[in-house]
Order: sequence, then C-alpha cells, then structure tokens
Amino acid sequence: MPSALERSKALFIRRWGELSGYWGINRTMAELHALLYISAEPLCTDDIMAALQISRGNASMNIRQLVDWGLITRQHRKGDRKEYFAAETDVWEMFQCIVRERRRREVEPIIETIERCRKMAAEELETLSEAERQQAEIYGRRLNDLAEFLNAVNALLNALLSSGQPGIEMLKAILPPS
Amino acid sequence: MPSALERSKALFIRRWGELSGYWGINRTMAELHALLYISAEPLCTDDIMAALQISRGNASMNIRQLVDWGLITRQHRKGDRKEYFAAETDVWEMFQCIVRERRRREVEPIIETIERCRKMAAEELETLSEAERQQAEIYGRRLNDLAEFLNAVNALLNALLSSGQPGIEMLKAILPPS
DNA sequence: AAATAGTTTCAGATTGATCTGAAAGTTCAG
DNA sequence: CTGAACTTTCAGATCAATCTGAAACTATTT
Repeated sequence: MPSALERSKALFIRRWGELSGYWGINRTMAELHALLYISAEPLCTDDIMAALQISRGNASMNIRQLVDWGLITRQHRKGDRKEYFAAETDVWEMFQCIVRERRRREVEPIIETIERCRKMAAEELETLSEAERQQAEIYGRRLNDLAEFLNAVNALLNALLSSGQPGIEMLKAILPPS
Repeated sequence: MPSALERSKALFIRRWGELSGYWGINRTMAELHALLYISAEPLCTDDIMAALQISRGNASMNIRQLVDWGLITRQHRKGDRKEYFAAETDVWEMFQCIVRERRRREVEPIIETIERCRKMAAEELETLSEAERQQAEIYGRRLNDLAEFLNAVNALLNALLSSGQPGIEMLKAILPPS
C-alpha cells in the first residue's frame, strides 16, 4: 500500500496530465513535467520510465520536447555517464517559458495569417458585384477587429516576457486593489 | 476557380482550425466558429454542412458546443422553420467567453487538486523517515508555489471577466506607455 | 392525427496522435 | 580501436478522438 505522500504525488501527476489536452501538449509530456517538478532530486531516464510506466523511446521524445520548451534541463554528475533531468522550479520562469512558446505557436501565426487574408481579399475587389462587395466589407471589418485585438494581446505578452524578474508581484500589481 | 475573396475566407477558416489543437477544442468546432464569425449572414445547418463538408451529426454536435460556450447563438426567421446560427462578433465578448470556459475547465480544477494533494500529503507525515520527510517538505513547497501563482492568475481572470465593457481599452491600458 | 420539416443521438467506422521496442547512433574509457 | 553504457530514431502497433449516417425524436402544419 503506497503512502499518503505517494498517492498525493500520483494524483498531482495524473491531474496535470489530464489538463494537458487543453494546452496543446500531450499527456505524457505533461506528466513527465509534473514528475520532475515535484521531485526533490533530478531523475534519469530509467527513473522516469519506471515512474510513469512508459517506454524508453517515449521518454526520450518527451524529454527532448520539454528541454526545447525550456521547462527542464539536462544535468550531469561527476563519474556518472547517465544524464539527469531537473525541472525549472521557479513558477514565474515556468510561466514565461509557456507563454513564450504559445505566443510563438498561436498568436504570431494567426496574426500573420490574418494579414495575408486581408491582402488576398483586397485583390479583385473591383470585379465583384455590389452584393459581394458588401460581404467583403463585413469580412474585412471582422478581420480588422480580430487583428487589433490580437496585436494588443501580443503587446501585453511581450510586456510580461520582458519584464525581467518582478515575477508574480507584477501579476498581483495588475489586480484591482482589493 | 474561386475568387480571391473565397480563397481568403477558406484560408482563414483553415488556419483557425489548425490552431484549435492548442486550445483544447476540436478542429471542426473551430472551423465552424470561424465560418460564422466571418459570415455576413446567419447560416443554417445545411449551409454549414456544405461549407465545411461535414455530416449533419457532426455539425449538430459542434453547433451545440459552440452555443454552450456562448460563442454562437440560435436565430429564427419568421415563416421559416429552420434554425440559423450567428457568431458573437464583438471580439471582447468572444474573448470573455473563452476565458470563462477555460478558467472553469483548467484553472479551477488544478487549484482544487493541489489543495487535495496538500491535505493528502500532510497525513501520515509522522510515520515517515527523516529522508522522506525532507522530500515531503520540498513537495509541499512546490505545491505551495504553484497554488499561489494560480490563485493570482485566477484573480486576474476574474478581474478581466467582471470588468464590464471597457473591452480592449482595458487591455491596452495595462500596456507600458510605449 | 398524419404528414412534413427539421434536429439530435449514438453505434460503429475512420482518422490521427501517441507509444513501443528494436536497431542505429553516440560518447567515452581503456 | 573496441566495447560498454547510454541515447535517439522510426516503422509499425495501439489507442483515443472525431466523424458518419441512419434511426429516433420533436415541433409544426394541414
């Protein structure tokens, strides 16, 4: 029978994994991250395979991705050829890694696409009938609204990312003086 | 050969759909939303099926979900038994719908789980060895940090959601006076 | 109350994402 | 250079999410 501590950790890992679906990352990657985040010591690949019951290949792939995101780092020990992995434990740093990656994958591409769509729709406008031209006008306005909003979001994210180390304090500062 | 306008719309819909993976919603739901967002007129189920090349069942399911999220609304026309659907076109309202739903699905459950994990880990502490107790201490600290951060995020989201109609202006106000 | 127009549901099919495990690759010590 | 220790890759297997389509259901008209 596992201890309450073990069960608590398992629950945390499972839940973090379940939420992964909403984050555009896969379950195993999220579980792996949770495992390292709550681990007192860096773990090696075999530790991870045993803890999450996954294959070596799967572990390797997901470790690599987490390293790419900047959420975990490789570590070495003197006189040991194995690699060990440790998670970033500063929550604010973690958050920045995630924001940076998601902005790159989501916000920027859609802004870029909207720009392309606007250019494309502007072509051939003169060849359209009156009714079609009205439709095009509405379409253009919708794209515009969205682009304006996304640019504001993007600027906000930039501000968050470049705000050095004020960390959680900055977030709190934004809040209404409750 | 479709007009530039058609191609532009198709591109926008496709791209919005591709990004859905990062949003925890499925591709069709995102495409359906994009289609309605850029449409000048409300569309009926058959229009949607034709535009996206999907089955009636699929259309029905995804329409329902979008209605649940509050991103589209049902509309009726005098002397017509069909239902028509229109997207919320105010970008700020749209954003609020999404934030509300995602907070409910992601932020709140993980905060709740962390609380449970903390309670669970606190049990049986006295039965642990010295080494284990140190591990438990670190684990508790990590959960703490995360909970603190998530509570700040949650409060920020609440502020955004309850901020009435200042809309994009508020977002901009947060930004550094560039 | 029967016919018609439209909507919803859900079992099974399809598709796409993820995982495995063995082979290939890499690094290092001797 | 060779072997040992470890890591990465990737073709095929597995699994989960999504989609289809036909039947069941609901609402409206005559």
